[in-house]
Amino acid sequence: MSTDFSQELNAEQLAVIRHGDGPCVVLAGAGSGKTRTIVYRVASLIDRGVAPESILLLTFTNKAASEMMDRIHALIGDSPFLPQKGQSPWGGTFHSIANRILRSFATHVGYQPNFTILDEEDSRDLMKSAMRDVGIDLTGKRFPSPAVMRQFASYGTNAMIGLEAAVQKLHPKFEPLYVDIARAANRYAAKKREANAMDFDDLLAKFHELLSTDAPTRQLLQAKFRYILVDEYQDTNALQSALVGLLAGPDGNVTAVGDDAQSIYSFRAADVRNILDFPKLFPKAAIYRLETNYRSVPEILDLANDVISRNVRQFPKELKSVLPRHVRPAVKIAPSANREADLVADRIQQLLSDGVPPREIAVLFRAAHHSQALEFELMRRGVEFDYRGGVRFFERAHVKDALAHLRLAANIHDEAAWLRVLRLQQGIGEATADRMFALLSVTGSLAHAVLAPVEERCGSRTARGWKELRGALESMLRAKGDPAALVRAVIDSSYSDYLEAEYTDAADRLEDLEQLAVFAANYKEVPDFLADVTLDDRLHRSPNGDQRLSRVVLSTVHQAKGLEWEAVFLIHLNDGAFPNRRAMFEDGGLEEERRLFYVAVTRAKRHLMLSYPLTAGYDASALQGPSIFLQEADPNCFERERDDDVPAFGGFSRRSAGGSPFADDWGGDFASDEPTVERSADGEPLSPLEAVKSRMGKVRGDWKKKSFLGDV
DNA sequence: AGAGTGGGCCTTTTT
DNA sequence: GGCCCACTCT
Repeated sequence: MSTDFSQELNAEQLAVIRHGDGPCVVLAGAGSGKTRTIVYRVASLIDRGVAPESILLLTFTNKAASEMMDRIHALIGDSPFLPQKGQSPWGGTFHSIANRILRSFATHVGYQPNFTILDEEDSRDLMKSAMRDVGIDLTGKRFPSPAVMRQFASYGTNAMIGLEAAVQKLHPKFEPLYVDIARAANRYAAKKREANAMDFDDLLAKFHELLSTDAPTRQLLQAKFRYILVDEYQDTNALQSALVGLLAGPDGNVTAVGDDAQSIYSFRAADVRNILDFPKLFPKAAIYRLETNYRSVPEILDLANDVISRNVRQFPKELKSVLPRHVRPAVKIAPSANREADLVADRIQQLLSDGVPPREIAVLFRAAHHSQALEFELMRRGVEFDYRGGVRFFERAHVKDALAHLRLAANIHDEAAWLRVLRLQQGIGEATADRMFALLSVTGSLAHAVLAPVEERCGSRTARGWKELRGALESMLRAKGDPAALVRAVIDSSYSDYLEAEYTDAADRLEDLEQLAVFAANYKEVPDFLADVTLDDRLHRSPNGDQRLSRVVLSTVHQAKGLEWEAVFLIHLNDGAFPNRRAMFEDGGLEEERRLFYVAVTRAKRHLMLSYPLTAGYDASALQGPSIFLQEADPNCFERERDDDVPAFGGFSRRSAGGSPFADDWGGDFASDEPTVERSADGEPLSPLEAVKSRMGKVRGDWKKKSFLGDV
């Protein structure tokens, strides 16, 4: 090895970088430089002469994948061993890598290379239609809904336990219905094959099928990917773990990095045992540990250690900080969600004026809708932010409508796309759409479909709808498969009339479609474009890779995993919200929620503020208690601003909530200065709501441009 | 068979 | 406070 990394890394990390060939597992605590270690290991491999494109990096979320690839490019871009243009490690989520490979080998598993990818909504729709096919009464309440059916199928696939065991594990009460459940699931699978469409699970399952049944291809891919590195290994499920095993071979050069305390995806069949039993899959695996935390000040780690110590099912460990002491995390109680938003916004603006860069500030929450009040408040104040969570750009109804049109151009058999497009027309409902799909899909291509004798077989209202759609399809044919031209064809079709008739904000929606067209111009092939938008919503790819957004971040805790900020706000820490009430009923649910809380706390480097409102949710009159995680934590972990300011979490119980004087118990200092729900809009004649709305249009529009188009 | 309207229901997390 | 579903009318 010619480059010395010992200046940049500690001894624990260096050992991983210097690990030669063969499997190894790295058990790494939060903030111990996990990603850094992976990034440097990749650089070191390239330094040793390993061809970059024979390195495969697998991660769990898009966020983590792009973060890691950015850092790798920044690092190897600086090294004298700059790879040739076009030579870059392969990196991405399991799903996106599976997609890339299956595009080349689709025919080996009974698919065409132009297969479409169904997102969860498409999958549910298709499942619903499969259930109808096999005669299940969808109006009855006794049968699992399409969403629950999808959950069964998905869990069975990802945990590799099959459908029946999944039903038993997730909802034993549906076991008596298993015969019908299986019939519907089989019909669903058949429909996907007929439609040349894969759902998210198929991407992994078909990839697995390819590797396990097709020995020559397996050997080819094993030879191609000489080095495999997997981040967040604690979140892999059985199927993903099996994929790693097949791709690497028994003596493969696999580096698996993870932390059992941060396993937060068990709802997706993630299993901590995968990392703990890694040496069983790879008997020769070396084991390394990273235990020094470089990220957070000791006060934050005190809280983190205190939190996680309450979990029973874990490998006890204690994070040790190397940083000097600073201040303890603060806890704030607000009378309402609006006042909590106010408080957080105040503090954010204070940090900004103290010179903390916006990109070093994040607000985290358990569920996407918890950030609503804060979003409005930040918009009102003109603080720009990057929002992560909630409805994604490519999941918005009108964007999906436009994409469904493009799917027809790529794959005429795509049933879900046909049904979506057909039902947009006046005079075409569920039943007619089913019949028309049967007629259209057999034509074999869009060019033939527009010639199909549809009018002869339907009533005049339906015929009018079809004529309009046919006009749109014909102009799409003139786009000759160019993604951007196809989007424009949809915009110029009667679809915009539909938007204008249907929505008050049609102009905004058309603007979204314009942006979609601009973005589509980056692609030559429709299937590539569609796969990317389905698998990765952010798509802020920039040529330099390091132009990250300089904005305050609002994010769910799940999406924040692997990231870090100078200042972190953890909001809406209410009983029932975090830990999530429903998660508490699941097996191991409380411990998983606690790990999630631990992940949230350990994102912060220097400042951590935890807060919750006394009222929240749709019933603003119902009082909410603090999260049990606040109640159970050692009060000495928190900063006290005044002596009487220490929240008496320990003394709070849900049972006493009904009759106790809350403001005196734990809301005293804020309860008195609560204005009414309405606020005055800085002297403007607009009503507060109007003021916020007009502002929202501006900020939202601006945000969309930057966050999904990036700097292209 | 489609479209429109009133009532009941929640709200996890991601690919 | 909003969404989805079931029911009813055309």
